[in-house]
Amino acid sequence: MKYTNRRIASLLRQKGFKLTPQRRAVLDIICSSTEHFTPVQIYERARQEHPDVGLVTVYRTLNMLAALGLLCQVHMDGRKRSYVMRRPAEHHHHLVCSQCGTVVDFASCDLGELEEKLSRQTGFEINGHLLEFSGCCQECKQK
Amino acid sequence: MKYTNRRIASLLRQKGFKLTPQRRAVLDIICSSTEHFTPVQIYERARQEHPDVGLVTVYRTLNMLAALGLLCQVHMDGRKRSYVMRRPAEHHHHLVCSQCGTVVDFASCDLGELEEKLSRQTGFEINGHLLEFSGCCQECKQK
DNA sequence: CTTGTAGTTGAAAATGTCTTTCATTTATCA
DNA sequence: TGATAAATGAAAGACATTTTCAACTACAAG
Repeated sequence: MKYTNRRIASLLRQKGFKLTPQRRAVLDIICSSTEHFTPVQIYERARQEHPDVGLVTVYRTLNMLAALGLLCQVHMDGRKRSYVMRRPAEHHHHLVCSQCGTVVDFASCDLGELEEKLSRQTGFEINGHLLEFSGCCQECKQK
Repeated sequence: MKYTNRRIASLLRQKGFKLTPQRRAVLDIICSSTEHFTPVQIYERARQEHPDVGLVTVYRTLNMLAALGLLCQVHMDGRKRSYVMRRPAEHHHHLVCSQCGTVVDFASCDLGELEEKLSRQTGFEINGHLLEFSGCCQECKQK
């Protein structure tokens, strides 16, 4: 399943959200690429077209989209406070370079069995998992 | 392998660190339980015995212990900035309740194969992974 | 096309977590 | 006991993110 700008727009309206130029700008950026962006990066890009969007609005829009399940986040290096958002695709995970921040996606993860086992052992109702590998990418290794 | 208060103390001395009452207080708290604590929680407990420890010192001590590999961190809910520390054991992962913050450890993870595959495909040198399940614990389910 | 209004906005201030700075104090060892 | 390198607390700083609030606007109903 692939979300397009237009599609998201109509979903928002359906949910009672207004489609403002600022939100449009954020959506355009996120939908125009498969890259990952930090809120600040999105903010900077959005300003090029629309010089008076505020960073606050970018945060608000991203939060809204995330709450609707349209975005997901990466935790750089597992420790940094900054986080990154991207337009979603299927369930997938991340491989993050701790030198340069490059993020590579991968889809295969086979945690269903482990999840079930844990659920049985602990009584938890498990509704999500976070799996990230970190390391050093090829380019950074060469330096 | 189990770390005791005393054992850590002598390790610190060995490494050239001083064993101050403040550090002792932090160590006592961490070693006296298998629970996870946030820096602020440790700070608050430490103050009960030793009213003039500063939060700064708690942070410094925790960072030092983490740098020595004696502690590890949890990322609550995968999003919160606050993090939790505990006394370490073997390699393990966490199962976090997003309602109440309870953390359960589990050891089994079978990611070696996946790690190798990713490494081959991407050229990354992988040196760590972060795996966390989140959900709702038994107690919270009942409410 | 107006108009009412609930939802949205930007700026500034606030929050929360963690780190740095610096003058003062202290654990440790010769 | 005294020298000294390391450690401390307070206050200020750094950042990412959120809240507050008065002004503004998308859009549906008329």
